[in-house]
Amino acid sequence: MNRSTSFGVGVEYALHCLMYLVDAPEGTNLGIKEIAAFQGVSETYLSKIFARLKKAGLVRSTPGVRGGYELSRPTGQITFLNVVEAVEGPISLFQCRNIRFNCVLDQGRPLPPSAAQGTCVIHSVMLEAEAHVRRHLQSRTLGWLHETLREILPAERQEATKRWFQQALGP
Amino acid sequence: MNRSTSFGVGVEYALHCLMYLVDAPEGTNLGIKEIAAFQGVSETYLSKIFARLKKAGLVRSTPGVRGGYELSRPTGQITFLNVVEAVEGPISLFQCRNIRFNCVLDQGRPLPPSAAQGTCVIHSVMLEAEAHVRRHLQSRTLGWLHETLREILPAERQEATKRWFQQALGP
DNA sequence: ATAATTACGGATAGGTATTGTCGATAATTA
DNA sequence: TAATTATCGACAATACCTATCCGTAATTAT
Repeated sequence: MNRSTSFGVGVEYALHCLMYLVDAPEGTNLGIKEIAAFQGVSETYLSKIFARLKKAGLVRSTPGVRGGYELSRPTGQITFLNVVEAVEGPISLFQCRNIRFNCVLDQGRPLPPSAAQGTCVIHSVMLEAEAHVRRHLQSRTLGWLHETLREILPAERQEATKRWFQQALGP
Repeated sequence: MNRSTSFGVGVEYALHCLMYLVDAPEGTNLGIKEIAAFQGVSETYLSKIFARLKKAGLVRSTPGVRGGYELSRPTGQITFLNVVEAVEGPISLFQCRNIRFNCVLDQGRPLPPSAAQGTCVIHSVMLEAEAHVRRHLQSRTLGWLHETLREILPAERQEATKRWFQQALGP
């Protein structure tokens, strides 16, 4: 089984592209077209991703000419978990299908069967692991990511990025 | 997006069914047919799952009449992580597709591009979350699960299970 | 020995989610 | 009024999960 991967590319698209919204000057809207062009990803698909970010209240949009997206909260108040769940829906490591109820001992019995009391122990272990994931993803924000990148990326590159968007949004 | 779920049913099949191997008297092999029948799951699919458990060294098998499976290690030395990774392969929350290299600024440049130094920061956050999952799944063993179930399940049911398998292996 | 049973491996198939595309519509600005 | 942009739905391609089926090898029971 090669599933084993929870999050799709959508998460990667979102986190990378949200960085450009952080950089954008106050009151500026970045269009999907520019973002997709700069990041080199599918424009139509990215628009789907941003639709979800909006639905989750992480970004605001303006339609029409010179429209686009901007963050709807301070960067320190948008967590990785917010983004992941906006794009992927509620994360869950394990979907318990309660096969314990398939047990022959429970067949032909009225529900709830004798062993059905409480939550599946296996499921609870998975839920705990999930909680660890959530906690960690909640401890990182877009603000943190932005600051970290600012320290890591060459200053030259950061300015090149800035220039590119300034020029793309034109005079 | 409804992906968001990492582990498939295979994991649930495996963890539940391995419990019956724990209960089995020393030196006894449980056949897929009996296990699947008792648990009420697909026999052919369960056999695929056990093939993986064997490949990972968690169980031993005996072919032929009265053959079947038995645990290859003490129950306290088989962790949830062992089982999950045996069934699902190495777990990873996030597959980094390095879309950062798609950036226009990097096009037409020789690799590695200027921003390609080190590991993707986003990826590293995901890897940390993953590590939390692994750590937690490694802290729970089949022995722990068995003991927990022994405390929770009605004694009556535990004996009914025992009787069922004794009779299924019958003379 | 022969037959029956069981694990094992490969091929296959249906269902579903992801990743994208395309086109039409609505809203906004130039 | 025209151009631009987000928005929405339908659609397609690919991959993967779940599951089945069949043939083979190994082992035990008769």
